[in-house]
Amino acid sequence: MSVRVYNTLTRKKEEFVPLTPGHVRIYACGVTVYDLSHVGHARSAMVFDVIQRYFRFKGYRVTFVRNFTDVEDKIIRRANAEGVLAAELSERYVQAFREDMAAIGVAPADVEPKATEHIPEMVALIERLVTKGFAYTVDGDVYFEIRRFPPYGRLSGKNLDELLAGARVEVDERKRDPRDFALWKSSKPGEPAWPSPWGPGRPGWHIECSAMAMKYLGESFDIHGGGEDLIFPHHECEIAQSEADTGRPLARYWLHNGMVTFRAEKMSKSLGNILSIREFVKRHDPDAFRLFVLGTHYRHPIEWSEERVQESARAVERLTRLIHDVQTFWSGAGGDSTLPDELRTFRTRFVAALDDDFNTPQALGVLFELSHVLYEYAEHASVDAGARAAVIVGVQEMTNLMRVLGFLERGYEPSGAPPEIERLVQERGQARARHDWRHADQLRDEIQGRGFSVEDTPSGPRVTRRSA
RNA sequence: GGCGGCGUAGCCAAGUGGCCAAGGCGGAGGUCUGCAAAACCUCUAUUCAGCGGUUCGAAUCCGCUCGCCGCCUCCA
Repeated sequence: MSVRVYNTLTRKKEEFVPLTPGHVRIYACGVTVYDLSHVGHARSAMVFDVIQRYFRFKGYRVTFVRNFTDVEDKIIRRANAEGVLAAELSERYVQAFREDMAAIGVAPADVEPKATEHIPEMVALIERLVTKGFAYTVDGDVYFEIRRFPPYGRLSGKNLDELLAGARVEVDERKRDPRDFALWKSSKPGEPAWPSPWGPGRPGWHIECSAMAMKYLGESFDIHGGGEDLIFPHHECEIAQSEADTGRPLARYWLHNGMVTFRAEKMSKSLGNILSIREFVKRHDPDAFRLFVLGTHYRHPIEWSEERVQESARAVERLTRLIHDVQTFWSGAGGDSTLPDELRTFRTRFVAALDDDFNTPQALGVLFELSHVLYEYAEHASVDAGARAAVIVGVQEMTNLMRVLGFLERGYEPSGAPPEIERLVQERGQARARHDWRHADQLRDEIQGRGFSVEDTPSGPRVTRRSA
């Protein structure tokens, strides 16, 4: 079965066919590293993380590129304000981003290029655009002339005349057309600068992605992704630059994730309604965030809410508790039995959901249904070897499917209770056996005081680390 | 103003022409339990913002109305 993806370019779901059979090449726009990333950035990264994982699961070879924008006005401004080099500031936030991604279980990309390390490629691309007549120079700046590229506006559905009428485009008399955008900007004193045929300067806002995508994925590749707020102008400009140069489609499929809103507005630095990933991770389980993100289709907006994340945490526990129980009570039992027919359909439905434009909410629904069936087996597992075998193999299956979505990335510690806790649990068990309830309850309090909880089940005590 | 999208149970959220409208959270019963807690099971929308139309048949297609969001400016 093939994957169907919604393509922003055509506004339709299309069958996904890679340019090179068996190999998927993906470029996703990363972050501008001038500050800590927030949960909106995290959503975007997680969405493309899951897409990338899913293609691998389907047996494709995947080359996944996610860039860092490390030269930009805000970086420069902030670095100057702090009295550090722009490169120092951006490197700090590159590291922070990587730590944040690791904390929420988002895998690193295969290539994570930085703009500043690809200046020569950008200069070369701009030179070609000038030579081919798509760009012109003014006082050390280079602009892309959009009138020379008729498809401009196709991705975003913009009408060029209306764009002009919008009149919010910055007016610069030197430009031939107000809608032309900068490929190269001459540097002012105190700004980072690189040599170029047009004098010292720095790249414009969009050229880095064109140059880096071309370098690592070729002139034409499969999927280009990013937040939907990048459709215009960023991706529109990328298409113009790249396709004007190569004459070939930059990417065949354009995928865009919906925004995270907060207080009914897009979460963004400029509005001040943000929550950093760092802040989030202090309070919540990464898999709770993953469920929060994947519980809504990637193209739809999500309203941020603490309460919603806590709900997600409770929901994800439903899934992981089963894994925990199997590892605690029946590890080693059962062996390598095959999956009962009743359980085979779940993988089929799970895959069908994800094949349909990565419908993670539906795929999660399948996992929850699977968990119900497994819990029913688990009811009899302590007395019924067949049920026990089914639970064990079924939980293995569920674990595999959850991993496709990136859950359980940081490992699950079923027997993670330290020895002293285990000792208390055992002691409590003995107390309960002699009906010494007072002592048993004391021990339970003691265990809880140390950050663990103990619950009594027919199969034995279930010990779990209590989340904050 | 232009472009794109959304409005489904108390809350969140799939479903986009035809079996009982997934799933999660919450709630109500029940089972288990020394107790408590947790867990598990069952139930929880004759109805899909409103109105009109197309159709044998619509939450799903078309039109209008109302409400909301994103983009049009740096932005995941």
